[in-house]
Order: sequence, then C-alpha cells, then structure tokens
Amino acid sequence: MPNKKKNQVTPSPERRRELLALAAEVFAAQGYNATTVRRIADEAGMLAGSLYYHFDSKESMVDEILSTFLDELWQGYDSVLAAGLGPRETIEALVTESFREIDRHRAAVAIYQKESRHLAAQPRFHYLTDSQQKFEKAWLGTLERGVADRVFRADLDVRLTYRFVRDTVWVAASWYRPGGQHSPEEIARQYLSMVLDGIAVRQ
Amino acid sequence: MPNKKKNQVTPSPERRRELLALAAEVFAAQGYNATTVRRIADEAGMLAGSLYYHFDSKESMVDEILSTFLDELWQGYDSVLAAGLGPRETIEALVTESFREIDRHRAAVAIYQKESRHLAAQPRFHYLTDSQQKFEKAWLGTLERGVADRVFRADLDVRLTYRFVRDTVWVAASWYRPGGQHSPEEIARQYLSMVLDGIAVRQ
Amino acid sequence: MPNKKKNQVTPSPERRRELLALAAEVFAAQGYNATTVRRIADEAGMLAGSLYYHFDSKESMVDEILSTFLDELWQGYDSVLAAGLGPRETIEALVTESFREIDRHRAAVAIYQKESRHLAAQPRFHYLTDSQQKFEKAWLGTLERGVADRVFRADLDVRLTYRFVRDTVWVAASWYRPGGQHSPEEIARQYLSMVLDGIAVRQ
Amino acid sequence: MPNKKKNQVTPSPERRRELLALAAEVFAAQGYNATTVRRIADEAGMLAGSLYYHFDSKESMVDEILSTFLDELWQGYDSVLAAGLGPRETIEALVTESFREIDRHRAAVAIYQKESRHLAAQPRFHYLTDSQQKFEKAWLGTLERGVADRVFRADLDVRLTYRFVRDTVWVAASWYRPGGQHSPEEIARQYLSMVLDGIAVRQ
DNA sequence: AATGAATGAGAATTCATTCAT
DNA sequence: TATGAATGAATTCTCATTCAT
Repeated sequence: MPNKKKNQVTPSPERRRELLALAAEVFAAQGYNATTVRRIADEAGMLAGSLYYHFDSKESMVDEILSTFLDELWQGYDSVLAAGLGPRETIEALVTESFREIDRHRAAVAIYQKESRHLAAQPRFHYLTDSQQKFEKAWLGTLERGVADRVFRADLDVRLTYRFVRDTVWVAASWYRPGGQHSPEEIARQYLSMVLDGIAVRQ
Repeated sequence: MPNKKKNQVTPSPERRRELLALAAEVFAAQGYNATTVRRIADEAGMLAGSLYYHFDSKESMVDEILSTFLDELWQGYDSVLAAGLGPRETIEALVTESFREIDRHRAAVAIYQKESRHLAAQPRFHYLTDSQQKFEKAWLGTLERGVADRVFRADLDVRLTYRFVRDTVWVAASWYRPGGQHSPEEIARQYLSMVLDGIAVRQ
Repeated sequence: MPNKKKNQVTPSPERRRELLALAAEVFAAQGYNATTVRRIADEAGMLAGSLYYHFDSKESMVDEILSTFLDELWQGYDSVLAAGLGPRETIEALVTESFREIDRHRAAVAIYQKESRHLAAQPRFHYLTDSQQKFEKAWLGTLERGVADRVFRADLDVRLTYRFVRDTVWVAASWYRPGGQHSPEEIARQYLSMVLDGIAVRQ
Repeated sequence: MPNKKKNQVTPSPERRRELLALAAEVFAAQGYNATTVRRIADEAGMLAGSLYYHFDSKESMVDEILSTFLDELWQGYDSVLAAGLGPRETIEALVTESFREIDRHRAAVAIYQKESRHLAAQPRFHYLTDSQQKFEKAWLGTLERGVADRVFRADLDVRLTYRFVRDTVWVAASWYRPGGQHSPEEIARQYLSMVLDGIAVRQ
C-alpha cells in the first residue's frame, strides 16, 4: 500500500482545525461511514479533492479528531486522579470533568460513542482500546474503593454499577447541545444527584 | 453440489426469520451502513443476490427488524400502561419490560439505538419518530405524575431525569449479552435500585 | 473567502456536450435499456464511474438529450406556427423543419421515437407527453384548417391522415444518415410531394 | 454451453400459444429488453422459473413470436406476388395484406419494428435480415415495375418512395388497436388513397 | 406442470483517492 | 491552496436461468 504522507506539517494549522471541527460536526451528525468526503468539502466550500491537501485520508480526519479529544480528556482525568480525593469526590470530579468535555468536544464525544467500537478493530485505532481500558480502571477502581470505604453501596454488582454510571454520563453527548439552558456543571450536579441519591423521594 | 436442504418443506416465513435474525446480528455488530449485503449473505451461506429472493432491499431488512421489535415492545408497554399502576410501579414495570425486550431483541435494540436517528429522516421510517414520541409521552408523563404524587423528587429537571432514566436503560443493549450471568429481571432490579435510590450509601 | 472559478482551461459544458452526443449515438443504435453506462464510457475512453462526474445518472443523460432536442424543435415549430401561413404552407414548413431537426438531431429523434412511450411513464419525463400533445394540436389543427379551407381532402379521416403524415416524417430518423446524398430540404421536398400529391401518376 | 433443449415437443401446444401471445403483448408494450421473464410469468399467473418448462429461454420466446409472424406474413405476401397482378394492384394487395397482418399480429409487428434491428445481430435471428431483404425486393421491385409501366411517378427517388410506403404502413402497428372503429381493410383503403393520390385536393 | 430457492453474471451507482494544472 | 477530471474498487440490486421436489 503506497501511502505517501504528504503533509504532516501544514502551513496553516488553523485552517486544519477549522476543517476538523467541521468534519467532526458532520461525522457526529451522520455517522462516519455515512459521511462522504464530498459532504465535508461542501460544508467547507471546497471540492472533495482539495481536502487531500490538508489530510491524508478520511480516516486520518477521525483519527485526529478522536485523539485530540482523548488527549484533552486524559489531561483532565489525570489531574483529577492525581488529586488524591476520596472515592465520592473523585466520582464527582470525574463526572463534572466529563460533562465539561462533552461541552467542549460534543461532536468528538458523539463520534467516539458511535464509532469507537468498530474503528478499534484497526491497528491505527488501538489507542481507543487502550484509552477505554485506562478509563475502566479509573472508574471501576474508584467505585471499588468507594465500596470498600462504605461510601458506595455494597449490595450492587460493581461492574453493573460501573456501566450504569459510565453510560449515564456519556450518552448525554447524543442530546446535549452546547449553549443550552443548563451549564455542564449544572447538568453534572443534577446527574450526580440522581446517580448518588436516586430519583425517588426518601421517606 | 452441496445443497443440503433439511428434511422439511422449508416453510418460507421461517427462513425469512432466520435470515432477519442473522442480518440483525450483523447490523448490530458493524452498523447498518458498514454492513454489506454480501456480508449478510456470506453469513447465511448464500450469494448476495439470493437475499433478494426473500427481501426487497437492505433497507427493507432493517425496516422489518425494527418494526417487528417495536411492535412487540409496544405490546408490552401498552399492557403495562393500561394496568393502572402508580407512577413508581409503572416505572418499575417499564424498566423490567425494557430489559426483557433487550433480552429478546438485543440486536434490534442496538440497531435502534445506533441507526434510528438517521433512518428516521426517510419517510419509510417515520414510524420511528412516532414511536419515540409515544415513548417520551409514556415515560415523561409517568415521571411527572410521580413528581406530583411526591413519589419522585421535585428538585430535579424532569426532562433531564427522563433522559437519564431512558438512556440508562437502553444503552444496556450495547453491552448486554443474553444468557449472561444476570437475568433481565435481575438486571432490571439492580438498575431500578440505582435509579430510584442512588449508589451512595445512605447515612 | 471568495470562491472564484478559474479561467476556462477546460470548458466543462463542451465536454458535457461531447459526451452527450456520444451517448445519444449509442442510445439510438442499441436502445436506451440495452445500452450500458460502461459502453458509453468505453466509447468516451473513460471508465464507467467517471461519467458520474459529469452526469447524475444514465437517466439524466437521456433527459438532457431529449429535452435539448425538444427545445430546439419547438423553437423551429413555434416560429413556423407564428408566421401566419396558410394550412398547406404551414404543413410544408413543418415538414421541412422536421427534416432539418432530423438532420441535426438524428440520434435524439431516434431515441425519442423508440423510447418516449415508456419513458413518459415517469414523472421526470412528463414533458414528453406535454410536447406530444402540443405537437398533435399543431398538426391536427393545421390539417383541419386545411380541410375547412378545401386545401386538403375532406373524404379522409383526419386523425388517420394526421398519423400518416406524422409517422411518415419521423420514422425517417430510423434510416436517415446525415451527409448522405439528399439534403434534408430535398428529402422534405420529395416527401411533401408524395404526401400531398401521391405516388401514382395522374391521368 | 450445455443447452439442453428439453421440450421442442410439449404436451400442450395450446398452453404454449397462450403464453406466447401473452409474452408478445408484454414485449410489445415494454420492449424486449425491458420485459422481465418474471413479468410475463406474473401475467400468466405462474412463477418465473415455471416458464422454462415451456420455453428454453426468453430469447426463444421472441424467436417463436417473430418467426411465426413472419411465416404467416410471407404466406400472404407470396400468394399476392404469385397472383401476377399489375404493379398498382400488387401494391394495393400488399398494403391490404399488411394491415391484415397488423390486425392479427399487432404485438408481433410492434416487436418486429422495435427490436428486429438489434436482434438481427445474433446469428439466431439472421432470418430477420433475410426476410427484410426479400421484403425490400418485393416492394422495391414492384415500385420499379410501376415506374417503368408509367403507373407510378418517375420524378421521385424510388428508394425514398420505397421507404416512405414501407414505413407509412408498418408504423401503424404502433398505434393500431384491433377492434377499433376502422377495419384493417378500411384503413388500408384510406392509406392507399393517401399514398397513391396524396392528401391535397386536386385542382 | 409448476414451485421455491438459489446461482452468477452483470448492471448502475457511489466514493475515497489521485494528480496534473 | 485549490480545481477539474478522472480512477478503481466496492456496493446494492436485477434478472435470466437452473434444479430438486
């Protein structure tokens, strides 16, 4: 496969970012496979072929979108995890951080949700799997610590709880619209309230 | 020519169902767009063209998969809604019913989650939108009734709560594997426990 | 960013016209259905898929071929009909104009003859039916006027006469080859002589 | 090419004829290429595959339709040509015979008109070319004889006249509907009147 | 005689990608 | 940087035909 990497370094990284933001939006809206390069080019006011001056391939566009997002996500997560908080506070901080990421990278998050599973099959995207494992370790570990510390309920299956919390947070990307009535922090607060204390009235 | 037809007269609708189950599995695993007709045919041990003896098009396959699922779902939901239960009991029954549907139609549910948004754009799939609206009315209405009855917390945004509960339940289809260690009823019980009472230990 | 189209290094409409002329020739020779897109592409020295850079579909090729032809035809016909000639002179002018059109658009005329009936079934080609009705009105009207003016025989069924004259002229497209020994005007003259005065020697 | 001719002799030649009549009708209406075997079978109330009990192939259906028609046509033509009539009477008899054939074999005639050109390319259909040459010899010869006898005008190009008369008669198949208001003989009479004496009033 | 199910050879069309300008 | 034109591989779908029953 003759794959000449033409331009890893491009004169205008700004244009690049613009185009990537655009592409992310379209990928998120229509799905990666269903999105044609032509569609992205249309949106950018250029012809399909012209995109190849900026990017090697459609694949490298998602790649850059996703890895940029994950880099930022892990910067946030890592600093939370390094802060030495208790399990409950850690969960709270992670959830809040997650909603902030959704706010800033909505499209990327949506793409991640929809496409990561089948993209991860390709070697190029193995970092998705790595990230997911790291992710699971962080959350599941925190939950287990919380159970041990009697902060979280012991009568629940921890794995189930993990999935519950994880999904609960990230699916939000599918309906979240930045600039809506709730700030990410407000949404985080309400989500945490539901997840931690439930929606039922306590008697 | 290795063409082993089993003994019987091969009743047509059975073969159809077999093929649809197969197709659903592949659609769920790879996504509708990314799934080629050829792939489904391979899986069925026939040539791509042969599928067209049974179905009009790839589209009509998803159509049948989704509408069959929704028909069954609404049968279940409707009888729950008609039972005249209180809000909390209604939510419990709906969640349980949902997990039962996930158990029986895992692939269809996964397809519904991933593809309904963009399929719904086509007139043929307008019933997806209809179903979704009916769905929202049922859940949101029950939650509101519950808030009015002081069964559910009044300090939460109901719409947010609705999305929380809804997503929480249905994303499960993305990781649920029938025949696993937990029965759908057991999963429902734990989910309900989390959703209603939260994961935090009460002091 | 203003999007200026470059100079006219490769005037697109010319290539389009070339390709359409080619396609028309093949459609006329083999019939629309029997003509594969690949065949047209072969003739143009390109791959089948490449045609889709220029045209939406095979259908839109015939569409453009036929509508271009009909536009020109009606330009000619309309100016004849607007000239206020007597019935006989009108028929003469229409026949002459028709043979000129056959000369300039032989392929399109042949396609029109063979395919218009079944193409007209599709909404996209309703203009074929419209054109045909306008056509009938023009010819039949002129013949009726001629009968009233005692220029044409009154003992013949006018509808039959209409079909006779119409077919007589247009089938010529099936054997006419431009650049042959007879100019369109010469053919028109002879056809008119036969149609108006018959082939029998008068006694 | 393993082409087993299964049933040149079939139990029920009547069913065969029925099916052929049906097929002819559909071929005439939609064109040979555009007609699917399935469509014919539908019309006959059977499944596509079942037709192959009666016929070797779709091709052999048109073949039988066309050759049956031509056989009958030539029976009629031959007896006219053998009658030793004068040129004008011969033309009259041929035209009348032609309209009778159109009346009896409308579908076959329409198929012949539309499809013979491209079918004739295949060896199997060479008889179409043969027939056409014989046809041309008969008509052109008669016209030439008429010109020599001063029965037909000498100032016209004979080939052009031949095409004129030929087309004039046979295109009628495209609009003729058996059982209409005019009998074939009446149509023949009027056509002959136009062809021989013209449509203009004589002064 | 006819059915049901399939085959296999194309058909039109789509689309990521290339490349000379 | 971007365009215009093309490539080529893949994709959905069609259809004549086969064949066991």
